[in-house]
Amino acid sequence: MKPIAHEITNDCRPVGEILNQIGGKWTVLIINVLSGGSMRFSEIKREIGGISQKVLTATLRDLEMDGFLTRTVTPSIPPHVSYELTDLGRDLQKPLHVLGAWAVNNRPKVLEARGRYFAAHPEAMPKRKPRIASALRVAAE
Amino acid sequence: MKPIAHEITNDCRPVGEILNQIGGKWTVLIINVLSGGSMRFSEIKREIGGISQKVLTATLRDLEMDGFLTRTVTPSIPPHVSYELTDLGRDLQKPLHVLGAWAVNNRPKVLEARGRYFAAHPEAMPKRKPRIASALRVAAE
DNA sequence: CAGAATCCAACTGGATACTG
DNA sequence: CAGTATCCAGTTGGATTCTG
Repeated sequence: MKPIAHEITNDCRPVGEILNQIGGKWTVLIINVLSGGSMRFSEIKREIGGISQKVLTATLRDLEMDGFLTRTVTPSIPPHVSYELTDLGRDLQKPLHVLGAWAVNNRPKVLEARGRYFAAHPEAMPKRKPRIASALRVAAE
Repeated sequence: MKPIAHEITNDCRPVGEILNQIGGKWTVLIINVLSGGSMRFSEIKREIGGISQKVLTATLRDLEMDGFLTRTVTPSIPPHVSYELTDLGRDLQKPLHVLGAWAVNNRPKVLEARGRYFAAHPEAMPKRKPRIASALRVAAE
């Protein structure tokens, strides 16, 4: 009988690594818009919408480093750079879809749980951002 | 024929939400140490090791809010507080294990990809922290 | 077009001290 | 024991400006 809990704990390190990589704000979204095939930088940016150029560049480079996608430069004027998922990147979509399916199916339960929590702890309410509140208080004085 | 890519993109929002919740540095680890059953605050802290008390408290409260675990207080001196996974929390382990298995199986490929990347881009090397380097440069002048 | 560089606000997590 | 309250360093991500 092996200490299962301990084993799982050890197995968690690579999970943590992966989560750090795909845990970025836009990573999963990028991988999914690329599931349709090769895309140019500006296409990705437009498709996602709301992401800054700097962050998109950084995220794409991280994904390239880890071998999840390839970056292909066609030296022309203007330059043409396209990104495409690798086999590894496409394979990553499988566990991601499992997680996604779970999220879609269980989101109601999570939202319900939050409702119960706030009903039981009214003081914890919707993430108070006292920055504005205090500014208002100052203005009110 | 429905636009699959677009559908997936939409389905990504809940995935993003879930990732924001479990994307914390210790969340997955906490869920896994709790898989063995109910545990006290200090037990979890000791089992994980390296987590600060503040962050553990915050992470546990988040997980409680989302209904992944319960917090049970036994008013005594000293106080006794135990945490236990809910059905929802235990169910979350399934997709997490899928992701974990993928991570374990594919980590070699990711590490290999990084090796290739650094071989091709020597200047990108292991996250340079130029703060010290520039300080040294100044000191050297 | 596809970035690189810079500046900056916001958030995360750690260290420490104090409390019921 | 199980927190709460501060303070603080490091990181993330956005806005803007400049370039091959």
